[in-house]
Amino acid sequence: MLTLNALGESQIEQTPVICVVGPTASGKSDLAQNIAQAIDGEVVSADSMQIYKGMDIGTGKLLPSERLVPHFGLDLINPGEPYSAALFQDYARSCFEDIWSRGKRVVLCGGTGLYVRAAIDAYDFPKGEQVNNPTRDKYTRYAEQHGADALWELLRERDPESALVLHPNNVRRVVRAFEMLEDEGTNYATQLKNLAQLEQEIPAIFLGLQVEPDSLRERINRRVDEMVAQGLVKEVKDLLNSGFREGVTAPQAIGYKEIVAALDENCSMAEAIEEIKTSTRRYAKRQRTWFRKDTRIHWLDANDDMRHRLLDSALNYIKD
RNA sequence: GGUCGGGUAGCUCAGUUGGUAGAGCAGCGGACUGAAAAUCCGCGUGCCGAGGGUUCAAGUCCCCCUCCGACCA
Repeated sequence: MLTLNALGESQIEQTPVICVVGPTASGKSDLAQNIAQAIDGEVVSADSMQIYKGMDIGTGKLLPSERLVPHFGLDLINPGEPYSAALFQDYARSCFEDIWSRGKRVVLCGGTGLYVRAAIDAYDFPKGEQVNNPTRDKYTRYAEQHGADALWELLRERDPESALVLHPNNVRRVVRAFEMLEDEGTNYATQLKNLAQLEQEIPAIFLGLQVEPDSLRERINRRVDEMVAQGLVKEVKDLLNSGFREGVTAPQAIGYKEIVAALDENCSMAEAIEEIKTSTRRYAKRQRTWFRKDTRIHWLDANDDMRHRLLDSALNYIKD
């Protein structure tokens, strides 16, 4: 919708983004597009793995034929390419503008908590080098050679404030702190402090899917078995033929790293499949931990016996 | 039937010369502003297979029963 502001300039109306969040296998994708259909909306996926081309079965991506409304955020890059939450933020915001400009509603569907927040909240990612940078390589190598504690000690000399809020074992974050310090003119501790009073930048309504642990476990098991039946192993083989191993993020995806291990004969295929199930469970748990603390979320009962009224209860929260 | 292993946390196993148990994984809880399906932190009471005995004290030694595995008949 176009409206005019006080100066007579045309303005795009920012209708609230409907955010559908929750653990993996809770049925987010289906609900998101059902909502979109009901309110004349389009879906933006906030999923750090569905952005990869060719990673379809294992990421639970809706097939093109299953998509009832336009979807964004899928198949953005090749598995060998790096990506980041900052890039996603830019991408998601531009999707919002695009969808709004066409007078449609936005449904953001995400399992990746950081991506959802980056899209909606005022995360101000510092300017600097993009994903794979020399600083990251340099300090990662330092940790490999001298140990995590030594790297942390180094940070403590340069930026004691940040060192204090980071655990020495968390090499990833300690390295990140060096990046902020050397390339981005800020520091980790300051950014962390800002988190506490982070403002919401995009109007949004949050809906969370809640499934009981036992039930979720069942769903995950079923889902993984289905993925295998649908040809997950072949999908992985195809990816391996096109430089999958060279990727930084993609090869870490659940469902892929385990099959790769089996294909490399580090374990049996049956073991790999079991491992996918447990990894997925642990991932779902981390998602729960992430979303649980967000008080903006309206939780919906997504247990099997309540599925039939999921859309209705979701729409109840959306009506103005 | 006999011999030898072994039965300890949900699972795989440690438990030194007897002093009422501890790792990994799973599970649970948590952190997380540029890799986030990643990364990291915290949480370990369990009839130590059953029963009896020796001893101040037994997962640990002795007897007996039972179950599993291997081997010999």
